[in-house]
Amino acid sequence: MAVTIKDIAEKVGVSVTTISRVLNNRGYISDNLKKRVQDAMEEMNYQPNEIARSLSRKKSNIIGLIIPDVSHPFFAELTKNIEYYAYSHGYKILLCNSLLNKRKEKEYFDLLKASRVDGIILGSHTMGVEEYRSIKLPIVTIDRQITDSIPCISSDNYEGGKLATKVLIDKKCRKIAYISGNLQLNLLATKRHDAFLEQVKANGVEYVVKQTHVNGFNLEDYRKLVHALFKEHPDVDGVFASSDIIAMEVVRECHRLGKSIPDQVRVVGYDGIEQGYFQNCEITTIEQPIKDMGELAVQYLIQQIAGEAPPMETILPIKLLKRGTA
Amino acid sequence: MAVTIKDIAEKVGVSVTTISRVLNNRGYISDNLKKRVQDAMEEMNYQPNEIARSLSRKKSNIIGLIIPDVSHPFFAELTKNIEYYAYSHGYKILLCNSLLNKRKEKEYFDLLKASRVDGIILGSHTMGVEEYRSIKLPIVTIDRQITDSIPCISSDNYEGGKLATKVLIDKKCRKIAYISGNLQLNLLATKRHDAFLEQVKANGVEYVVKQTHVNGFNLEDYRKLVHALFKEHPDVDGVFASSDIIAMEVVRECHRLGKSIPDQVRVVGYDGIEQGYFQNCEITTIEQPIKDMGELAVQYLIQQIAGEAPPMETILPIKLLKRGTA
DNA sequence: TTGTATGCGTTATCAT
DNA sequence: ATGATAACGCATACAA
Repeated sequence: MAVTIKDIAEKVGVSVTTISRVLNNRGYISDNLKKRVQDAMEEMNYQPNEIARSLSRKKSNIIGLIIPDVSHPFFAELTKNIEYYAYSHGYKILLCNSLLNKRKEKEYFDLLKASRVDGIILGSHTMGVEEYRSIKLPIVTIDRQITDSIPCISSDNYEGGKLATKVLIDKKCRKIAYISGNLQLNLLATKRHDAFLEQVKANGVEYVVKQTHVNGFNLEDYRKLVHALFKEHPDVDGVFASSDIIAMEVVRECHRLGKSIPDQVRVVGYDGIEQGYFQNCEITTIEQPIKDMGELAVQYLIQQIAGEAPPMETILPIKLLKRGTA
Repeated sequence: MAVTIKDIAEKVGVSVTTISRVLNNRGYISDNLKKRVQDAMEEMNYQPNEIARSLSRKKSNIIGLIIPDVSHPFFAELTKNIEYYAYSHGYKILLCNSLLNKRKEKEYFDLLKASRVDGIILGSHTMGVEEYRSIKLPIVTIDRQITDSIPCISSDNYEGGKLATKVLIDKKCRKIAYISGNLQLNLLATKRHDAFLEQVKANGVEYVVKQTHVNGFNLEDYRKLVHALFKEHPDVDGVFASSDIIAMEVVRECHRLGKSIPDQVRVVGYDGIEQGYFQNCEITTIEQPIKDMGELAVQYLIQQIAGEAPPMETILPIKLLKRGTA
């Protein structure tokens, strides 16, 4: 049985209240007593029971993080940063991979509510708007605007889409493909799509759009999609992929087909996942400020927890990373 | 204020004990009453307070996961699988990135103990053996053997090192380099090193060993290390990298130096991170069974939590993935 | 400056 | 088959 506040109290010969006080550094306690208590804690190797504290304070200091999949480099990087900032503010992270499964996402919400997390950061969003409204918890979403009452942090998807497309157009691509996951799943990513359309149309460039209808991202699906793209449109000489993962798949398929990059096909990705461990990808891409996104997500969530009202919409600047594929 | 068991009790007109019973499906309750209670819960949108349950039961159903860095693809993939299996067994995951910082790792241990997690899965290990002994919690380590009383799950590092080296030797490499992170940090990875040495010596092949002394992995360090390797040993024609991340860096440097792969330099990596999102790396590598490692880690931990004794040492088979770089 | 008593939401031990 | 009541470990309003 672990040592409790009561054991310390008995050892020092005072009441539990006093122990609680030095634990929380509240109220008045003589320096002498304080030291004796601390020594006793040290000696008995006392660990405050956070569960009991949470119950009593009605605050868990836990943030629930729901994302599609940590093993996706964008979310891995995001998760790392979120955990870092959360920790530095005294919060712990409960990790949930929804795998873009609606039922699972719902279960996680219930789980997080039951666990009395203080708030939720949401990088995955497959449920209906109404279901989110019913959640009374502080929420911050990443790159996925749900309602106008839930703060959303995103990078400038429109500008990113525009920049990416422009690069391809400037390099004289004749037929440009936009290839992405299920647009339904990420309303904000459609802005990349919108920007793409505007650019190609404004410049009179031939184009084609490819997207999976599958409910989730899956490398195999991407592969098939990319394969189909070049089979149906062998004359495509420019590709804007909505994630670096997809872009890598495009590069791969081109190698397979013997198409040289960037000579015969130019490729621009999205995310800038090389921020962490992938600086070797060498893919020209639009870099999202993942670190800032994570930091702001935590900050805004904590503000809400404190009863403050963070901005409802935050659009962070993106950056074009010119590299080898375009 | 959230609705509690007490509210339900009043609504249905029974005692809290009864509510608790239907909640836990324990003891006898008439089907009729059971249904009435469940309906009331539904109607009032009741969410059991897991914190209170944890306090009462002295069990949190939370597993602490300490790894160096989720954004490293090996750990990202591992984390995904661990979370998946933990969830399917009714456990939640508290994520901790130690960043291979000893002080931080210690803080996380205290945090997890204070949070009353039911057990810890450890993929990071920088503290001294004694410090781990003092931890009374169930622990399982991944790829890092600490003491003979803490179950450790790893892939067959020796065999992996042997296989990787053999590939290079079979392909007639004349001078082979082994390049890795700080060997001190991962006693098990030294087995790859041992196997490497045995092979090159047994076959009379010239070799060189390069490793960072930095306490943690950092892409920049790897880059410098790789750069130094080829500067000091331009005649190296085979490289065994202790992780795919490093291998990718080697590939990159070779491109930069105009050395063709695999003609002038052959490269073998380690990890098999392409299991998730990186099947495009095309690096010949030793694949670790990450999924199995995650599943077993959870399984062994839960066994310990249940008072059972899982195997102390589990070595999973690795696989050579023959691809383009060797 | 320190102590007493009560509550946090649930489970568990007795009763009945 | 159901209920009263005491834990669980800590925080806090109110006393002293």
